[in-house]
Amino acid sequence: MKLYDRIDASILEIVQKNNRLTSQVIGDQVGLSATACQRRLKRLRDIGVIEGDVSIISARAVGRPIQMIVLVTLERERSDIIDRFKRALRITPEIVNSFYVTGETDFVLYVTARSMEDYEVFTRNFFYENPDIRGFKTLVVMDRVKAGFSVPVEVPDED
Amino acid sequence: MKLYDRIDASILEIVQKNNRLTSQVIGDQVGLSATACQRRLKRLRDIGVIEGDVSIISARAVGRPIQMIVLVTLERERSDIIDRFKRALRITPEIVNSFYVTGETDFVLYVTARSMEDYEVFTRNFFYENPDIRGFKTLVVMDRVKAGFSVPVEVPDED
DNA sequence: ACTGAAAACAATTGCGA
DNA sequence: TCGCAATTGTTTTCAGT
Repeated sequence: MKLYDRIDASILEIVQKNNRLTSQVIGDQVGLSATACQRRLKRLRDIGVIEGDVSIISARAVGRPIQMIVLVTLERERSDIIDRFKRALRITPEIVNSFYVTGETDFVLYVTARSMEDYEVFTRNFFYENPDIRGFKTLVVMDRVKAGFSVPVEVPDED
Repeated sequence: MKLYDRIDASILEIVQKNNRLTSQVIGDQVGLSATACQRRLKRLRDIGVIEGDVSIISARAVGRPIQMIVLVTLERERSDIIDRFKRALRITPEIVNSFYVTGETDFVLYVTARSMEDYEVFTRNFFYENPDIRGFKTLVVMDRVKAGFSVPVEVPDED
């Protein structure tokens, strides 16, 4: 049960950089007709290899020029505390993305803000008010080196 | 010079979750004709409020189930060292996303791997071989709490 | 499983308001 | 800036290989 073949891998490489190309253009690049190419794309979406299709919005253009990575340590690693914290993350719009991790830290958050003052208000409300949080460290993002979210697509052997 | 208005903000909220909806459907949701809606989308793309349009690929489906966040400290914060490191990041496919930050750490990397063994090979090649790197810490991702990359879109006042 | 033609559908452009 | 109508272009379906 293989999810995709060599040609699908090429298609995935293309659409994870730009999903608005026509099937015609993608087909030309991978040596397929527009029709065949489109069928494959549909299939990749149906089986979940392609999880979603989104526009990337410029945080700066949209009034949130400040970005931070925050490393959070919880008071105790108890599953109810972790679950409660996850719920809080989900409903907080400033937190764009977040990861539960093992290591020195429990959670890594990617946070955007209108300004440093706003971020300080946010930290006061979100971190200091929360008794489950032992501590946190803020890393201010100066530059994003890789723009995309592209994953290197494994090219499978043909069977 | 305002980049976008209230209606554009609604459109942005929609397309950053799903950019394959037709202008008709988006238009219905924001109270606009398909034509008007599409003109706005084109404009938002032209002026860079929408930075790009991509498919999100499942790292798991594509043979890279292991994800790590790596905190890297460089030997010295010299701009030539930083630039050289940024170049290395860009050409390394395992590194999906990376940030240059201020704080205890210089860089935060988001890395995917086929397996832990692969990741160890990668660290040996990438980190230990690089004399510019003072140290690094690996945080293994157990769970991604927020799936998307959605930024909360500021709704501007009308002038 | 692919191609190619035709039908259905969506995006773009021109125009009047 | 909008909506409508006409045009252009894209996607989907279907028959044939």
